[in-house]
Amino acid sequence: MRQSQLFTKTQKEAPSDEEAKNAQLLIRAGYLHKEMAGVYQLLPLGLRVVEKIKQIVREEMNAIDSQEMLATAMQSKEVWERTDRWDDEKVEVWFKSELKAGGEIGFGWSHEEPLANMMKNHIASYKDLPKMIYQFQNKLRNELRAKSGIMRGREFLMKDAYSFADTEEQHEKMYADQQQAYKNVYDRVGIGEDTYMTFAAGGAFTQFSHEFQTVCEAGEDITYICKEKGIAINEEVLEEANLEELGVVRDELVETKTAEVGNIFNFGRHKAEDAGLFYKNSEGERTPVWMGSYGIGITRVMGVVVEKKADEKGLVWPESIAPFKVHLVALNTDDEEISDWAEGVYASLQKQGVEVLFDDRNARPGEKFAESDLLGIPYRVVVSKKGKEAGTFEVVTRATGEVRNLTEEELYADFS
RNA sequence: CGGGGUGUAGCAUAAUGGUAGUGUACACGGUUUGGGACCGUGCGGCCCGGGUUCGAUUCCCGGCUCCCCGACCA
Repeated sequence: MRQSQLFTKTQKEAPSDEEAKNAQLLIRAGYLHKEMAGVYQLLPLGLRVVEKIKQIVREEMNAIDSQEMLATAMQSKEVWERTDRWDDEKVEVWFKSELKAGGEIGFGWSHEEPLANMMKNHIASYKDLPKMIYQFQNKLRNELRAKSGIMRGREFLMKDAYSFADTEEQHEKMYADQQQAYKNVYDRVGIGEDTYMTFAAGGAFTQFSHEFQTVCEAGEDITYICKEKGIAINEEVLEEANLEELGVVRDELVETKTAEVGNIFNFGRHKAEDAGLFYKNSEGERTPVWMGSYGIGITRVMGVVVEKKADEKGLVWPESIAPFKVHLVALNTDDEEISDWAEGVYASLQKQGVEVLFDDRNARPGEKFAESDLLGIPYRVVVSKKGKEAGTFEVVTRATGEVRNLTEEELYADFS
């Protein structure tokens, strides 16, 4: 993509109505537009990052035989009443509205009820099980207090998956598959080392639920972590009996600020029983389905990556989720020889399948470099008069600042 | 929802009971050209409602907005 065509603009100064680093940088760099508190529009660069994260999640979900679908944002009151979660007293984050034709609807803050209800049309027998489904959807939550930029919004993108099983073994297998898929996702987006599967309050059906918590100063949670044993415990279940069961002592645990980047719940058979989702087993008996629910906050992951990787110059993206791999920066563009050369490199890299943002604008070097740093694209390739004379390109790795001078051949080989 | 703060141009800010200045961005001209450069010219603004006052962006009341702390986050 040519930067001269990009409709977004960068800002030198951070917006005064944001304190969170993730929002300040993403807005300054033109990845996001703030519509209102806790609600952000995704601009072209931001959308590319989100799509990258989605694709990683999609690949990991598909790998464990979860099938993608897309539910609706509008939800039926009746379906949520069945499990007694329509009431604002029971679920505080509801957005609701009225139909002009009469009746009330809700806006999806989660989707387990509607999707369990939907599956009644598709699950009748043990032969229909096990199955897993997932979607990427905007969740709408009437948060009393949105905060921390895109870390806690009122509208945000989430991947949610649901598993349906007829035996406990199948159920446990899918639960374990999801755990592994989650670990793969966090590794691939570049926060695996600091992300822990954490024991948290389990709700009605199990002793624990599992959260995925990433070490992050901007996070909202307190997690007690034993790095050596790889054990992490949410403060809400930090009790002697639980520590004993998990095989750690209090002294081994370090109190750490973390951000919840995913969670998985084991519903057992209760959810299906409440929702009315039954199948016939081989004996012909009507039996509630085992269910699990698995969420990853896509936009929150984006925020956490920004918080963890950004430096004083701006954003720093891991290659796996960067909007582009290469920022091709052409200097001295008023020199036709240089700009022709840069055009050629742009075409060649694209032909090679490299995602390139091409700064083809006629601007001063300082401005281009500062903006390039702010955007955080992993590799900056500088085409300049200076380079032309030496027959090389300056290749700067954004994350480390490492500078290499490569010939055209070396450049193409490096990005092949 | 409780507490604290905030609101002036696209963005960041200043001053002021007599309609507002600066930086940046933008437009034009010129000088520049490896770290958001410089000079000149120009365009552009007081959250909403009410009150006090000859006169309110400024003071008062109410509302809304955004930020932070807390509570909340199946």
